[in-house]
Amino acid sequence: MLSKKTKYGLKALAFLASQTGKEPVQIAEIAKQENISQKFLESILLSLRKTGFLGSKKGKGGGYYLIKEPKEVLMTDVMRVLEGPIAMVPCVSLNFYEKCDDCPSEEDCSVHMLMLKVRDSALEVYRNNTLADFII
Amino acid sequence: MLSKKTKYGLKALAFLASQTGKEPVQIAEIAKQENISQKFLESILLSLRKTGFLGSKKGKGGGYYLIKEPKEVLMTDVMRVLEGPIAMVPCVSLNFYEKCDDCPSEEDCSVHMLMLKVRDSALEVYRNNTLADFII
DNA sequence: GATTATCCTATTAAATCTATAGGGTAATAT
DNA sequence: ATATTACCCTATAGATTTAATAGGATAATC
Repeated sequence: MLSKKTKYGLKALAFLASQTGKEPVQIAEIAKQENISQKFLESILLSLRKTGFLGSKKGKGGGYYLIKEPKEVLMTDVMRVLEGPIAMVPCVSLNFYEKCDDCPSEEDCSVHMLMLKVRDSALEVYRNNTLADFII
Repeated sequence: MLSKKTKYGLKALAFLASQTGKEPVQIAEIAKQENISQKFLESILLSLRKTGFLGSKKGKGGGYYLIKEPKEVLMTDVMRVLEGPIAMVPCVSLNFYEKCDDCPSEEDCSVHMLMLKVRDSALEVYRNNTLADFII
């Protein structure tokens, strides 16, 4: 299940991408437009700034803005920052790999086999879509 | 992230599918072979029996066994019983649909658009694989 | 009738998620 | 300068879900 953090983060990014100008948008406005708790959104936008997706400006007329062009923002990168691993089990994760405690052999694991296929299919979607594809 | 319940359930099903004969296999043996807490596995196998995947036999020589041929067991059905919705958000779920509280319009929602694609790609994997494809 | 193994309910411990609280910091406008 | 605006940051709490455990009831077999 997608976390609220990811859902709100995606909506905020799409909202910023839909802005014609490059003027910063205030947290309060994004929160209102997308029906998101302002304080919660605040922490999400902060993490998106720290990971290089957003820039910010303080004081009056401040707010958040996209750093890159929407078509340069791959959904793989966005999802990994917001949701974490794309894989459903750590043993098939490219960026968050971990060995299973309970499995003697990954090659002989049915869960591993299935989740590898699921991961690849999800990756294909995320790699072939950018933020530009989700501008309303 | 895949729940332990799903992981263990998949392993148990694959283990039963790998048995040559049709004799019931005891919970204790599956738990030992797959490194699963026996009591936890007990509840998982019970739910797989109630949903028509497994049969059971009590008393000495009892245990669990597959009801259908492995190649007749679609992974879509297995996943829905063990993990629940295949979709990452309820608003794109075929079998567990729910409207979002915070979204005025599904057609104009970036999260909806993206998650629809992800769901379709996952469905394609699950629909094109059966338990027979994961027998070690 | 003793043994075996599934069946069933309830409870708990741990982890994660979601949100809130409360103030600190920096930029802007007047 | 000073007041205002809006982001910055940490801590914490409530709710939910997950994972596992406990303890016994029931049914089949030998």
